[in-house]
Amino acid sequence: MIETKWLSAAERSTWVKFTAVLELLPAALDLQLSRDEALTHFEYFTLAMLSEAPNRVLRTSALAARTNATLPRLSRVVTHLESASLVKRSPCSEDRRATNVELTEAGWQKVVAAAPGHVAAVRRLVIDALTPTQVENLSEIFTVVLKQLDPDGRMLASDSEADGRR
Amino acid sequence: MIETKWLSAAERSTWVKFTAVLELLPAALDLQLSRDEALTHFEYFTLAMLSEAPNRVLRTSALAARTNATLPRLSRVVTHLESASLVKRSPCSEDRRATNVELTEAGWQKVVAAAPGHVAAVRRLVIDALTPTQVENLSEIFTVVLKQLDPDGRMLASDSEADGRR
DNA sequence: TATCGAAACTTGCAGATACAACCAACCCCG
DNA sequence: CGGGGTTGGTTGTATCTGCAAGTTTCGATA
Repeated sequence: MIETKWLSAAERSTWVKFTAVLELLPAALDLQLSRDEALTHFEYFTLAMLSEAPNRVLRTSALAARTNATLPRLSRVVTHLESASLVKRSPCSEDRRATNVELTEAGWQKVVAAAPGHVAAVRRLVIDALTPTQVENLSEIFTVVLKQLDPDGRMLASDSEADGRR
Repeated sequence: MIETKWLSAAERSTWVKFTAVLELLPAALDLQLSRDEALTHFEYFTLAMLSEAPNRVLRTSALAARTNATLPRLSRVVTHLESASLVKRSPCSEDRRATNVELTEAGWQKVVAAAPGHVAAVRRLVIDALTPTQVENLSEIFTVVLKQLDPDGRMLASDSEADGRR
């Protein structure tokens, strides 16, 4: 049995706030998007990832990696988005096991329409309350934290990789 | 229609990391606790809030405020914890509408047993990767953010208030 | 003190998610 | 070229959570 190294007062104070943010921020983001756009934050994020992909198409598993969703979760969300005509599934020509998920024109319009309100919420809840220095500090802090949480950087791969296309 | 003020490159970069942390950290905390202690992070947090309360008792609604849970959610979690004999419900003598939730001895032992592993996870995933200056910066940043998310400071009321007893 | 609106839960119902089981297609190696 | 293990994706089942409705009690007011 290893001796526990408890948190210092400063560390505890920071952690209490961290857990509060973890609990409240996702709910606040979901609230704005579901109220104004009838989308969950996860659905919006999924559409946004697609909108940034080459040709606005990704394979299901590539999309799952970018959104950090399990495959079952993403599959059901795509089913739901598809029934709203925001995305379209099609078989992948290179690998017949795979499915491509493509943003429809309506899906693109939805992202375009939803983005301003979402950005406004992000500003109101987080960014605008911080100084530029704090924004920079926060970026460095999360970079370090993400090294622990996501060593492979799956969630930040939107720009660097070239797989998962067509 | 108001002109949208988009995020700068630095702001966007910070926000992308923030959303990644929001998605990954709760899952990581849940994973450790459910693997090692058969508790969700929310259940652990609920027990922890009770363990810090005077006499280890809180009214259901006071406990809900401290954990940021809706009443229905907390009610069901308490039912579950009660069936595991970790907490005990009893009618409140002052207000017969209200229910007191009390940590049992077994519940206290559970918190004591689970805390080291949880703290270790918090250290491994977050705290130990940061410098003391970063911990301090993060505290200030979250203080500001929480002013937007939780203006009444409900989630940080563990020490300041005197209501919700017995 | 009778009544009416609010508060403190609890429960019914519907949607979301995880895990596991499943099927189909792929790839490698004998 | 024929398994055998692996990968890509979907679906069954159980749990969790939110919203809304229902019940009891409270408190203020007429």
